[in-house]
Amino acid sequence: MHSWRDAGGYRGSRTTPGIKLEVRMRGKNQQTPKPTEAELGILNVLWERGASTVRDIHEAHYRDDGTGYTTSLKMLQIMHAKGLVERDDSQRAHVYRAAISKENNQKRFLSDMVQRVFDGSPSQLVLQALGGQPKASREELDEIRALLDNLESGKRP
Amino acid sequence: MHSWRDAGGYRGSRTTPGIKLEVRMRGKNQQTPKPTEAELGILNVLWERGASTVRDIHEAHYRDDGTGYTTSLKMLQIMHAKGLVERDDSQRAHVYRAAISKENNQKRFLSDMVQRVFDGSPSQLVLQALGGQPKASREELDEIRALLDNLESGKRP
DNA sequence: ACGTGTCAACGACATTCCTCGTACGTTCGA
DNA sequence: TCGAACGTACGAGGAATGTCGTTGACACGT
Repeated sequence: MHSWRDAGGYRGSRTTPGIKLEVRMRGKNQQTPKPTEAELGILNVLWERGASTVRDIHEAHYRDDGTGYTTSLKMLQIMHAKGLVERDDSQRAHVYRAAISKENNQKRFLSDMVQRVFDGSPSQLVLQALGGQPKASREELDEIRALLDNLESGKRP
Repeated sequence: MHSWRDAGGYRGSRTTPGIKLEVRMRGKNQQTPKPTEAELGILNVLWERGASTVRDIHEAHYRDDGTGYTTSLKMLQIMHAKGLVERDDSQRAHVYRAAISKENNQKRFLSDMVQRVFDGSPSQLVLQALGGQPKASREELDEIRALLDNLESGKRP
């Protein structure tokens, strides 16, 4: 049995380019790296469809782009090396699934953006988001209001 | 007189790598490209300090990093070519200023993230943001609530 | 048994991003 | 006046990303 194993050889990201870090990620104290654009696209497929083969992912996501199958395969392999996905290679067609939750990923991106674009102020982000283009519906506004109430009342644990 | 001019030679971004686009950006109908990480850092300095020389920006932002001065200079030159900053070269030490507003940039990043990470649902983003780590203060919550009221009452003028 | 199709695994390559070294001009003070 | 300090311009180059071609293994139907 060797299903859903995890790869190991990843050299780190480009956040501090010049410094040849030999840091091995996934060393039990390191977070999984932030997904890139293309990786995010694949993760979205995985979160929506659940565990899938490379073929499935390719059909679902690169339908019209004209992107080759080997590109999808390579992406999945890289993501596996980074720890972004896990793999069941017990069958000939390997089956991949997301190794990180959608919610965690959202939190990750959110805090990153709050830090770099909104001076570390999440409420500033909320204000901007509520005034943005895809208008929130009445129900969604109510939901937000409810969360606001919860936050204020349950202030102290 | 030739102050605050705009450069012109930028070939486009890496969203569709294989296709050798020869698109000239900044052609009156094209948006300015999304700033990269390092560019965002510099823009933050510009938004905070206002128009500044390369030296000022370098001192303010790359204080301890050990990053060289020419790196800062090159970044500014690239950003100028992209149209992210404007330049006054009437003096020996060129003076740069942001060519895009902080708010617009926030909107840009926000809508990008809503699209790729939150399935196009801004309220989902807001919910996640309000539950996030840097807790919003009482005043900020009230401010958000006020905006919510405004959104519901005065629909669209 | 054999050909056809599918699949994983590389390696190679173009592009972008960020970094720096070098060259060369200007300015200013000793 | 002359050299040190400062400024821009430019190209090189390493790293990360995303793309694809090729290769070899495997399965399956006829």
